[in-house]
Amino acid sequence: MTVHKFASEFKAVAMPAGRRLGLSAATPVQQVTCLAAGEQIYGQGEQAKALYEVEYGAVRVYRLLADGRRQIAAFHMAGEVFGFEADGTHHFFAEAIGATGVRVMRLGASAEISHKLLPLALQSLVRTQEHLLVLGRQHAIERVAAFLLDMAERQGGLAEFELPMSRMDIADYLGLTIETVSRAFTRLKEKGIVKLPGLRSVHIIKYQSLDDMSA
Amino acid sequence: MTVHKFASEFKAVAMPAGRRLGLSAATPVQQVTCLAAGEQIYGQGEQAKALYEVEYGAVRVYRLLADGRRQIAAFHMAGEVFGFEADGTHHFFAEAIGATGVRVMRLGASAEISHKLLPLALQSLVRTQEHLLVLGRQHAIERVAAFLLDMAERQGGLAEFELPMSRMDIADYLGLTIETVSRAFTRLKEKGIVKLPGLRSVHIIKYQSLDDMSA
DNA sequence: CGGCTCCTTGACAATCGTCAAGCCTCGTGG
DNA sequence: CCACGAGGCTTGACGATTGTCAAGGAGCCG
Repeated sequence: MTVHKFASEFKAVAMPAGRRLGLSAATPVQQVTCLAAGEQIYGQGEQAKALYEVEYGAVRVYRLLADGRRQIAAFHMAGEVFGFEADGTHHFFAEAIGATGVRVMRLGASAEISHKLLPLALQSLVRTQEHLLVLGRQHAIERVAAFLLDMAERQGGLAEFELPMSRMDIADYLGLTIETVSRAFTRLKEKGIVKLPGLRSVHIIKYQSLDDMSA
Repeated sequence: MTVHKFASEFKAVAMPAGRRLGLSAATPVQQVTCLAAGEQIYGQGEQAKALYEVEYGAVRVYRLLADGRRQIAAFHMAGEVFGFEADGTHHFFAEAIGATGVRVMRLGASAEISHKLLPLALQSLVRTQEHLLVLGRQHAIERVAAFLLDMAERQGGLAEFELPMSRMDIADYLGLTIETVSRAFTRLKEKGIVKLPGLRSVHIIKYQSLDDMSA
């Protein structure tokens, strides 16, 4: 398996200094931060001090094995909340994929708002469990089909949309290589199930066929 | 891929009728239920009315694809809580693996105790994310190594322990076939990393080697 | 226009799945 | 208590999907 190196320098999140205080207020402090492509939001081993809501753009959450293999556990799109951790420590890396805006929600007394967080955490859990099924029991083309359906749904349900991430991100999300992902795209195109007007743009032609493949 | 059929008849959980009322009390109603091997706890599509804590034995939580492929999302051992759902509907099946005792916790006004549930839900999330890494980026022998370490840890950290589940359960948990799981066990045995005194008993000899393989 | 990165395609190799046979273990019943 | 039978486990041979290596093409930015 090819080993890649990823930008792992932690770039401190630019944030006006004067507004980072008052951390333990009953209402969590909310602070929007703008990130460039590849900028890290948090890293494995860091203390988890906040939750994050994507304002625009997209985020990848991943882990690395010692030899450089990478698994992206989740992509997060506009409106989604991520950064949940069980023991106060991040076990994953989170990075902006492209230019991305993130609302940082610092948690003071988290117990007070846990009834708001539980549904969000559960949604993450369900998504991750669905993803497990894909990684454990689906073939390459089925994984890509499921991925495209998921992306279409999370971008408003339109048949035509842009992928925010590269083929390598998709590969590391689906547990495949970029070559296999590329071949799956080509096969879906050849079958007339999708059109690929640009490298990152997808047009779903036969929604039903995609759905049949992924299930 | 071989297609299996699984006992999917729903056997109602035996429970004294008189104690199923008072669902919305501030303290959740707790009720221990004993299940035989293979008995279903809940099924996909059912309404989620409770959480479950394993008293003894073990539980498998899984999903089926249309063609019968099965992915076990999680095993739950004594002390663990499962049954979290995001939208009030179960998206998975849960079954007792062997003879198993389960504490049923009916949730009334869940908001009141969500601060107790959030950490449990987050633990499930972290476990599931770890599992993702295994399924997405590890080879068969690495998956089995990681599985054995996980089982050892969750049974008290002893070097010698019993597996509650069959090879097929392990295969469906790790996204492999029973043959591949069996071969991985054999290779670990040949390398002197583990001993297998019985079909379901494991003795870890070289803990460090297992750890190196799984990471 | 040049250079770069990302993507695609092809040939080949490796891991894993499939099919098949045989063994072991355990539970049942004589 | 032993024999038998059924299910689960192991092993082998072979094939298929996917990974690896390599080269070439397309799009993008300076």
